[in-house]
Amino acid sequence: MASKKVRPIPRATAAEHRILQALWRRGPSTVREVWEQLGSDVGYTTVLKLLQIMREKKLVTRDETRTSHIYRAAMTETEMQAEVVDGLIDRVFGGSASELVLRALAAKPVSPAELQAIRLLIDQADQRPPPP
Amino acid sequence: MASKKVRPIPRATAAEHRILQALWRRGPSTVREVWEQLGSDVGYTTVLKLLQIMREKKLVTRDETRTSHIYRAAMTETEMQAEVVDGLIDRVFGGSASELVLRALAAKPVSPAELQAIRLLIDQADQRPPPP
DNA sequence: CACCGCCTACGAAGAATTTCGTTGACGACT
DNA sequence: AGTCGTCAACGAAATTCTTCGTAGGCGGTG
Repeated sequence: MASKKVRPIPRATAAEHRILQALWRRGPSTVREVWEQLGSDVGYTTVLKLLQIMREKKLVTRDETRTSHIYRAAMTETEMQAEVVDGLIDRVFGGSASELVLRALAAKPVSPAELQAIRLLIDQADQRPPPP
Repeated sequence: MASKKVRPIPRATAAEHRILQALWRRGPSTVREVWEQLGSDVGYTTVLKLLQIMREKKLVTRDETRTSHIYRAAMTETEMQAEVVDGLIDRVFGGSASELVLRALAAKPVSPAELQAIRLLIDQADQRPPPP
């Protein structure tokens, strides 16, 4: 048994995730821009240091043609969400995606429009069950 | 701004979560039993220390009437799942439960039976939209 | 050209997490 | 009573995460 220990791209920690969110919202940004986006929770050099670490972890890339470097998230928010959900299903829900869905629907109120969107998605999954 | 710092029961860390899973599987157990359940990944005293810490955090309770104490998970697996999902929706999905549902359905294949169960749940949610 | 403001880099402190070695106590058995 | 095996407690090392202070570089301005 050896199938899921490899993690090519390390997971983002909590502080790192906040920075990624800022990048997703603003698009490619300088350190200062990310720092401003974050409010004044943390110091400027903290954000800088985090971004440097995140570059080593390949969570962001940067363009250094100008003096003030420009950072970009290496993956989209959707990709990150998919990764997080995947890990959660395995670690917390024993591999059952539907358990997670049930729990999510119970957790927060969902608007009728969203419910409708989910119905459509379920119908699609029903029509075309992905073969292994 | 000060609204979400309070956390009556601290979240379980990764190692702690593994121990909780062992307790959920076996039911109330001694340190040795939990340790055996976990395979030989970690040392006996590591498990003991973790359980002691988890008791301080109120993640487990214990019965010390006998020499070898018996530990119990303080919350059910379902409660813990609800808590984790709740946090995830806020932190990763911007408060949208349906986004998480969509992502979960895309992540892993879901059997037709489970899809049906989800449909029922959606219908229920539709009938009785919880008031804010 | 010297000064000012902004920028990156580096190192290190502090906190949280994870791991175990060692110690002392207790009970069963001889 | 002495010995052996098991157990809880404690302390501390190792690791990871988070934060920031300080130093040095670069470009524009007076």
